[in-house]
Amino acid sequence: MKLGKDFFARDADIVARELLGKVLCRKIDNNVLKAKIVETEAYFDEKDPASRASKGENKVSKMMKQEPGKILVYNVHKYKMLNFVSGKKGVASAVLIRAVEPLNFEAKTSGPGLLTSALKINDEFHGKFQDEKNLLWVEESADNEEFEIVKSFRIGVTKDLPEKLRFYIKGNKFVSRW
DNA sequence: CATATGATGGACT
DNA sequence: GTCCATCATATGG
Repeated sequence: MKLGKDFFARDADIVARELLGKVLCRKIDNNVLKAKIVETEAYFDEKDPASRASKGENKVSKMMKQEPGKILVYNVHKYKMLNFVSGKKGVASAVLIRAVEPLNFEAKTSGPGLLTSALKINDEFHGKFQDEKNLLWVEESADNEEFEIVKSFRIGVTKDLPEKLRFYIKGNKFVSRW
């Protein structure tokens, strides 16, 4: 079952935590690649010094104010980042997918740049709803596997808030760092 | 095992 | 030219 707009229409830290264990799906040709989300980070509005929204109006902050459930693809260095817009429309808020665990394919996905490469995610998805075209979406996990959620400070961020806004599944080997 | 550093390219000033 | 929500490699214990 796919996650709807309501799922994303909450605060980024809640969405980030609840995305853990959900299944990210990517349709390529007639194959659907499935991967469990194991690591996320929450990003907020201009109060958040790590967020692009704190640097004024730009491509990213505009998209973060769009409707929840939209896909935000952002380019850092030569890699893409996969985010989902969260919160209410008009408020800058998003969740970064940092790492996934491949369920029915083999790939290195232990990092935000690696997983977008493995799933062939590019600018084509930027600004689309998460299930538009049925090429990329998130659904409930099939199993009810137990896992422990750990909070930590964000990674690779030059300026951070004194809050723990990174969430990951404890002990999962695809988490980029713990 | 750990931490440090250079390559990398798009967006912005 | 500067900044950056990264990665792979190199170095040291």
